[in-house]
Amino acid sequence: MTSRLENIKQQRREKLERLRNQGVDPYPHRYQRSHTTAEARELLTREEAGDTQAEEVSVAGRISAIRRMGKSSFADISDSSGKIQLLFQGSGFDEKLRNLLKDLDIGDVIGVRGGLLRTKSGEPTVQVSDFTLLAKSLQPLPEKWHGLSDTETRYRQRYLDLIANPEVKQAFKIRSQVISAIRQFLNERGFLEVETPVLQPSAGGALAQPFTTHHQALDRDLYLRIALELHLKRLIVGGFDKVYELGRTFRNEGISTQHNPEFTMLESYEAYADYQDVMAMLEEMVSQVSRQVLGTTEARFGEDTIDFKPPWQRLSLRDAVREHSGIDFAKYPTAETLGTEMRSRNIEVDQDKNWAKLVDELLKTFVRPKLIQPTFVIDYPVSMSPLAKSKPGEERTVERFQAFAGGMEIANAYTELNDPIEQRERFTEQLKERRGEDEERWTIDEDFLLALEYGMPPTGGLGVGIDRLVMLLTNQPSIREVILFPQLKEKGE
RNA sequence: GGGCCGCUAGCUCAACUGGCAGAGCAGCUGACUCUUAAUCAGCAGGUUACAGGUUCGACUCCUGUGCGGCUCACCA
Repeated sequence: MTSRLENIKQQRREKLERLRNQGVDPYPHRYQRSHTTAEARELLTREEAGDTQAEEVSVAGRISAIRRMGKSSFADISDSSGKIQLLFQGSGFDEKLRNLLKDLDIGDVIGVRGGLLRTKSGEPTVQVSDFTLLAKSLQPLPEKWHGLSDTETRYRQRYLDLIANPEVKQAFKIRSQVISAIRQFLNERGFLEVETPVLQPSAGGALAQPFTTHHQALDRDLYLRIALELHLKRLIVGGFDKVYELGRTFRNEGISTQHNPEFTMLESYEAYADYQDVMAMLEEMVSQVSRQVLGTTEARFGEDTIDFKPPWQRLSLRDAVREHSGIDFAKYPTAETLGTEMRSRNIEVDQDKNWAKLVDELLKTFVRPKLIQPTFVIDYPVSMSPLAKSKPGEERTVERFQAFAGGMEIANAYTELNDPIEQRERFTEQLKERRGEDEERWTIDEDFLLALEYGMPPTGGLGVGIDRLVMLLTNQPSIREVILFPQLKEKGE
């Protein structure tokens, strides 16, 4: 009946009671530490070099190992900067501390004070003169050597993953640095960071399924945003010439190694720029972020090494598809002819896909997996891109690019369509395609069109999938490895 | 949603063709004053994800369910 876990938990609770009876507060309010563990190690090096006088330090962290050796004991504690060894020499403490030492467990959080020394084997160590319990742990931690490898537990109890697997912590530190480097890059270029609504009466700017929610007081359904685009362009109309937003977007679609229902997107809009300018900015931004965070523009990704150094290769969509699939889609201008051509090459083709979707399928199936080094695929058919502006003299083609690296789409950008009349036509066209589906959900954003009618300057827009960019820079094969709490099904009782 | 794979002690993993569920770590007791995957002696700990079925006998075979992973579909 009593499992090991029950035993352990009971033992820990007994220890907790024992400590309380001895007047020890197992959960005190604060602790004054003088150094992080990394700073303490660095201080020792300087002391040894004679650069500074020996001094006492106080450090705090979670106990990750205890090695009891009779009269003296070693322990390791770790904080967010790293870990350091502790040496307790039992005779040095009064009875209360000796008892406390006995009842310490792996997992407890403690604060210690003492001088720094290096052991025979060269390990930087705090020789503890005084210590305090800061939080008693009542649960056993994962095993110290193999860490925690069960994927499900790693995601559901990410805190355990972070405690047990230091490299996981590292990936999320990099994520944070990437985001901060992006902000720095854009701020330095005069972009204004803004925040726009997550809750929207209609979800526009992309064609994904939105999440639905309900506002009680207003008694109306609202949607979680699927893109940032339409609001940011309103701000361009309003006279903010360079804006960006870094934020969560939500798509009610399938979950995969490259898709999480909520994910982080960067969108930026720059007045008076076109997609060529945006291309130059993106390759500059990504390479600079990589240099800043990794110290190099080269990133290891699985079997490959990706070099983000500009300029990235530029390839027209038509050439890209022709090269990798052998099909020149320009020769098959309708869904029927293109579909027939694809079927004749043994490509499975969904009957009700329109022409744009077929082209997109060719791109995803044949081209995208081949694009390991950063590549701009440019000049998309207008029917795939309702918010992008046509190329001068080429009505069927728009000034748009998608950036690929590591076989993933990481960015999408275009010269924004700012002709309100044409924009309305494109929306209407799109709505026709959608007819038969959930009618109410797909409405035209009239206020956005109204904004365009006031006049939007020529604008270059950009969307970057931050999670995927972080995957590339941290060499992670799954988006769940760069999202702290990825979406999982609820576990039944 | 489809296909394939997985789920055994708190953690990491064994268990042959269907024949007594086992080890290391963690835990407990004891020894040990420079250990670092400490060591040594002993102890304890299991609804083999869940529900059925086949069988003298099921961790093992079959059916279903749950959760996870990969993949396909979906995702302009």
